Amino acid sequence: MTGTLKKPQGDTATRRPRVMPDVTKAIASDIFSGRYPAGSSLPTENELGVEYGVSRTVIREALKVLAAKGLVLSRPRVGTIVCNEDDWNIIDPQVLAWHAPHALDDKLFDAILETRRAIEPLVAELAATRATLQEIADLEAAWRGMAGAGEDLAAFSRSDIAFHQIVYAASHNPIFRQIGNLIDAGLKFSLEATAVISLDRRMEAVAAHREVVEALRMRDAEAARGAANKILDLAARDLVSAKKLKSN
Amino acid sequence: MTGTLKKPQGDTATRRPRVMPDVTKAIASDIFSGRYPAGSSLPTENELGVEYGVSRTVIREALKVLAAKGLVLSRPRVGTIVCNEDDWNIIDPQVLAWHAPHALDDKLFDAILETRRAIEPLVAELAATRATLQEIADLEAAWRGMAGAGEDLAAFSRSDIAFHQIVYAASHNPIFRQIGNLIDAGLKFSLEATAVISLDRRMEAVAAHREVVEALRMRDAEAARGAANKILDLAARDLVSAKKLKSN
DNA sequence: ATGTACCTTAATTATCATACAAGATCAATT
DNA sequence: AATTGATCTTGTATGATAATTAAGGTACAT
Repeated sequence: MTGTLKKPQGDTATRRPRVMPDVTKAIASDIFSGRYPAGSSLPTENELGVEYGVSRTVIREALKVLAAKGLVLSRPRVGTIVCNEDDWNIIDPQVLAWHAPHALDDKLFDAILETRRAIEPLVAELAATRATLQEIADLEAAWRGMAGAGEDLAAFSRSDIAFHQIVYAASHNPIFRQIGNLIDAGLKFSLEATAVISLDRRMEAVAAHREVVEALRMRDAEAARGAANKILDLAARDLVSAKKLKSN
Repeated sequence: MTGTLKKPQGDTATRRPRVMPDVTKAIASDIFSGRYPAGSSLPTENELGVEYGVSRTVIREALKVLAAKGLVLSRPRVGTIVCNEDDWNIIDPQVLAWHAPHALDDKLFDAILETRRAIEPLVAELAATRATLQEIADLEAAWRGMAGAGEDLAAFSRSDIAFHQIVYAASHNPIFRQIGNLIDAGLKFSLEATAVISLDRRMEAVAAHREVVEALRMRDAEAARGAANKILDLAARDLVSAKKLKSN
């Protein structure tokens, strides 16, 4: 009985260790910002230690993480060098999150949109045939969150992201689910970067998302694909608008 | 500029740090093999150290890498626990390579094939419009490698994988290129797992790949998409055959 | 007696400091 | 030009201390 206290967090993915990640993120940012360009050498581990005010142990573990994500490569005597951009693991959600703030150009957003164009129609199809009743119910709940957000843009974004994550998960393909996490990491910045989207545009999005829910309920793969494409058309339009806004 | 002394190795996957990765891989294998199921606790860092005959330093750095890939989560006092399968980063090529030998069922291959179905047609389209002349030349070279492999199955596989990697790169979308690396990591096992493919089937594949080369040369996006789909049909057929073989 | 809030304890990871080993670059030397 | 050795940086080992937190214990209120 006493054990039913159980915190309602449920989400095991969002657990934050203490200080180390800050150093990791700091070094990653220094790479993405161009302070350490591809091919260049980082300072020695000892130097990094004094710079960040931590021991060499912490620096090493941070570099180990960065190496695991393809950002750097350490070799004895020669030091730690920044890998070529081609090698770094941009499809790691964390890497994308570190990278996005420094990707001033829109190339990254374009790449993300292209990826969505490739994947989401098929994901929607698969979801239509494979989604569980529970997933459909969750999807409808997320949709209600979008529809009822009103002027609360943060709530809208949160529900929007939740919606997509459920669809990706409902494809019951672990690779798609993971790519969904990646897309969402990109979407978070996209939504911040594209600033405000007008209410009526959001309502259009709500309508398109509704179509997805209905298609899944009807197990209509074709309709699901169509609705997914419609959502992508809206996203593309918003991206274009955001670009124009930024260039002014 | 001066640093572009290009070694002819090309294959970046064969990068071999010293001993540490062995420990990392060993622990990862123990996770994927089911020795440490999701949610369970790993032994303490000290215990792991004596088990693998290395210092706690090495163990910690290995766990750090695994944590970076979402496989485990370390917390003070509670220890290191194995994350839920949903959390681990299956789209990391290294994770996939660690995972594949233990994925006894065919679900993983199916998932990979579905991913290819989603992406490769679009990638081929993009490559048709964006590939550089150099990339097209490289692609043709890879094709010649396939066509001239004869009975040398290893050479055929190598050229096949190189071919796909070039097409992915030619899409000039960093996300697709990375996903290409992932697919290739899967393909390596696929080709081993599906055992021998008969010569005439390989020749069919060669013909389909030729179509891709021609489509890129002609900048014909539609044809490129069609050829990509044809290749996928062949891959799907081979996968079915392999399944039948295995079940006997 | 029972439950609740608070405090203490202990176990494990997190960090630090130091030392030594191993590998690779560079330059001096033959 | 080749060899060899000096030297620098990462790789590993060891031991100690700090930080964190689950678990248990204690006092207190009900």
